[in-house]
Parts: sequence; structure tokens; C-alpha cells
Amino acid sequence: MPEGHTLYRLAADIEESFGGEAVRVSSPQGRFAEGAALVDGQIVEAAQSAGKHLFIRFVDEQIIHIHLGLIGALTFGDAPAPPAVGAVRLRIEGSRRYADLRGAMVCELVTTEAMGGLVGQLGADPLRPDADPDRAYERIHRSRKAVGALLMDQTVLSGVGNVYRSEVLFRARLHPLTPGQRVTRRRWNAIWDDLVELMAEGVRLGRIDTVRPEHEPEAMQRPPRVDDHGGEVYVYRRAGQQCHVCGSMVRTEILEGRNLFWCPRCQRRR
DNA sequence: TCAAGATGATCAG
DNA sequence: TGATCCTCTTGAT
Repeated sequence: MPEGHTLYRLAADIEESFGGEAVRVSSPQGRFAEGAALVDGQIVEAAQSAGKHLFIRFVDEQIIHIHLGLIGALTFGDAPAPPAVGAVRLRIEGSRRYADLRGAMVCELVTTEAMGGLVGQLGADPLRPDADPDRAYERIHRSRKAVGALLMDQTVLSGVGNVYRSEVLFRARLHPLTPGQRVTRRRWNAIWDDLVELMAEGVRLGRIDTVRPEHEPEAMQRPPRVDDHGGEVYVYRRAGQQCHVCGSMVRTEILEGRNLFWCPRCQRRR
């Protein structure tokens, strides 16, 4: 589930599992063999996420940059690590834990400068206390593009993926095809505050829960709404099902190659 | 057994 | 905008 909150947790898990320890680094699948050899035996200094990017820094200043993409996964287990199953691009083994990376879009060694460049291109990350939502709003307010597309643009906002995009727009009762330039400042502030709260909760819970029964008493009486991504949601991947709030059929459409979900009554086009 | 789809992003045209 | 890459799971055949 690679949205920003997942990467934030993974960074914390890496530090907790391997921080301060010299680790064995390998690439059972072979595609990261050269990079793995360069950091094998080095001490893990720190790990951090930025949007959907993950960086693992070693004491000798080498940095592994990982981007999970759509299907990548980083899983952990207790040492000793068993023989690798499937296409394990990267394996990190410590004295207590091991981690396996599969299916990542990016797994490479980068320099501190390159890392700075990557992070510098990213938009405001709702998980960072120093994030600047004003800059994001300037981009949104200048654009004729759909707000649903802008929220997914990692140079505008970083860490927001399809689930948070769909859900935060529902919670704001904003139609995803509304042009960015028609999003008011007040509306944007509410969306940003909501993202900050939802994503922090995503980090705590390890899943995306957006349904607030206490705010929607009617929803309490409806059938279970746990999506198979693991959380409770209003519209994400619920096309053709009833909206928890008004009972209308949730709609879907492809916007810029990604599935979009919204309730046509709760999120009217203005 | 096989095809489709998935919470992402890039590149060519 | 469509093709492509990465891997695994699910559902259809």
C-alpha cells in the first residue's frame, strides 16, 4: 500500500530493525547486485521517507533510494532470514531482523546531492511538520487541471496517492473534476488540514481509515465497508456500491490513467 | 493455467 | 495519451 504513510512507517521500521548496526546487504534476484555489494557490511545510520520515496543512509554516506511504485513491497521478518522466495531485489539482514524488497520501481544507490535533488522536486508532504501548503495552493489555484489530478501530482503534494485523493475529496464534498483554479483558499485549507490528520492517523494505524461514524450516524447502520486494501473508506474502489452517506451509487472514471471514485450527489459539480 | 488489475511514475509521440 | 516496467493476487476458463 505505497502511499506516503506507508513509506513513513517503513523508514521507522528500517531504523528500528537495523539502525546503528552493520548489515548484510544482497540482491538475491540480482538486479541490485552491484549496489548491494557496495553497502554490504556497512552500518545503517538512518532511514527517512519523503513523499513516496524511501532513503536508507549508511555511515559511509552511501544512500539506497527506493520507490515502491504501484506494486513494490518491503516486508520484514525475524532473523535468521530464510532462503529468498520470489524476486527479492534487495535483502537487508541484521542480527535481529531482515527485510526483503520486491517489485520496486526504483532501487538504486544515490549520493547526498542526488537525494537532495529528488527531495527538492517534491511538493508539500502532509506528514512533514515543515511542509508548506501555501506553495501547493499556489500551484492548484493557478491550474485549470482537475483538482483530482493535482492532488496526485507529486510536485504539488507528495505522499498522496489514489486512496487519500479519493477520500479527502469526498470528505471535502468536492467533485474531483473541479478545476484547480476554482478551489477556494478556505476549501484548500480544509483539505490540507484533513490530509495532515488522515495521513498521521494512517502512520499510527498502518492503514487508511477515513470513515468517521461519529460524524455520519447514518453510515453506522449500513453494511460493513472495509475495502480489501484494509481500511474503511467512503468511495475508494466502491464503484457501483451505495454511498454510505446518501445512498447514491458511487461512480468511477479514469483520470490521467488512474481510477477515480466519487459520489455524484455528495460531490456535485459546481 | 492464464489474463487482468493494482495504492506509481516515466517516456515517446 | 498510450505503452511500458515492476510482482503478486484474484478470478475466469
